[in-house]
Amino acid sequence: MPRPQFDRNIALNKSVDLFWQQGFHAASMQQVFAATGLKPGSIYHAFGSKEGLFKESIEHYTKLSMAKARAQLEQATSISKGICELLERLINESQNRDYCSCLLVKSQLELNIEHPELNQLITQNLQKTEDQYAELLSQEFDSDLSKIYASSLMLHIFGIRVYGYQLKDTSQLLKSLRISLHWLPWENSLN
Amino acid sequence: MPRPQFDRNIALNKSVDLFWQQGFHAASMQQVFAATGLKPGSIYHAFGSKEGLFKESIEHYTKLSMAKARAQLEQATSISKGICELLERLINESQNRDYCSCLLVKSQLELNIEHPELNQLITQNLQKTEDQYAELLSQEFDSDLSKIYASSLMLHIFGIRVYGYQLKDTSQLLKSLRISLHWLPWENSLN
DNA sequence: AACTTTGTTGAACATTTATTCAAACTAACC
DNA sequence: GGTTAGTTTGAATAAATGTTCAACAAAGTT
Repeated sequence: MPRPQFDRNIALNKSVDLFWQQGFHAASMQQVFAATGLKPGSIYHAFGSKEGLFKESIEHYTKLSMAKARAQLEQATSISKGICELLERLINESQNRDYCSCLLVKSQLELNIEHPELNQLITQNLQKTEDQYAELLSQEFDSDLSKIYASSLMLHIFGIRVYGYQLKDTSQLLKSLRISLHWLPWENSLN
Repeated sequence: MPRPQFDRNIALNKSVDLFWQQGFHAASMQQVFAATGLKPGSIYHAFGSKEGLFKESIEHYTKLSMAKARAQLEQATSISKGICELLERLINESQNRDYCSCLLVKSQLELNIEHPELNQLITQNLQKTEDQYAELLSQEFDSDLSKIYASSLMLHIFGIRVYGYQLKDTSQLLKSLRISLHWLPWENSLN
């Protein structure tokens, strides 16, 4: 083997950040070259096309995102308690000035039927995410209920991922979540 | 006044459809010219720029969308009953082969902080939508509760707008909604 | 009927886009 | 140490992008 190849993970991290912030169409390959410090030939040799790079970025993002969720749920005192913490984290994250939702959600909405492969890939990865929630929830609930709860959880996370842009005061949304996700063991609070 | 101006509403309808299907970045001005049958000069004379056309499209879409929601809620036997019907309609619409979510939701996620004006406009229009729900709900609930319910409703609608791409079987999602939006007067069903 | 006003036309423009490829380079292998 | 195979280079390419503008045409005004 000749000259060692560039570090794929570092390049993917930079690409994920770029696609995440800008979206697939608005992110240009020039920006990819600038962000990764790599030249066109290297990127195209390694990923084939913009779409190829995007596919790997999606996979990379999903892997990190699912690992983060799993870690948070497993370190909590219970899975459902962990979900409360996770939802609170998502709401807090949405208050950041550079908040940009979730790469999968953004991409699902951006890429229409003219990109069937990408759409399928995104759908698959969102499904994997939901399946992981169902699996973790099944430690506490029976299998059928876990699936319904996982599905409801996804719906609420999607909602938060969009509503995040709208929010000024998080307390009202938290109140809403306590009402609609009433099967979760929310902490009692006095306000 | 010289030669009569083209019909602005027709042009906006076509533009809305295009931006809705493709998104702001993927929709090209060439596609606008093709869809409207107008020449570059006419469009630029009337709307100034792609961003100008997009802004008016957003306003146009919001107007139609809010009117549709209001009509559905007012023709129902009660506002909350109308909301059930509206949610069911949204879920059904998401099963269409050419489903493309909601223009406001898509745009909110696509246009990042590099388009601050557009972002603000979208946020405003989503807020108007939420305010209308709160106003209509206040016919049935007190003012504070109406606001919380409206906010929760928005969250669920956003969720449906994203989850719509994921859905195969709508019955599970409907079940979820019945659980989380338990304050709505859902029809009893045997399945 | 001449003039002004104003929307329309469509070719042309400068940028930017994703992508290519022959040449240069480097590390491993014989 | 020469050969080879795979990686990087970066200028170049063709196509597409949003936008402009001088010429044109039709209605209102005098």
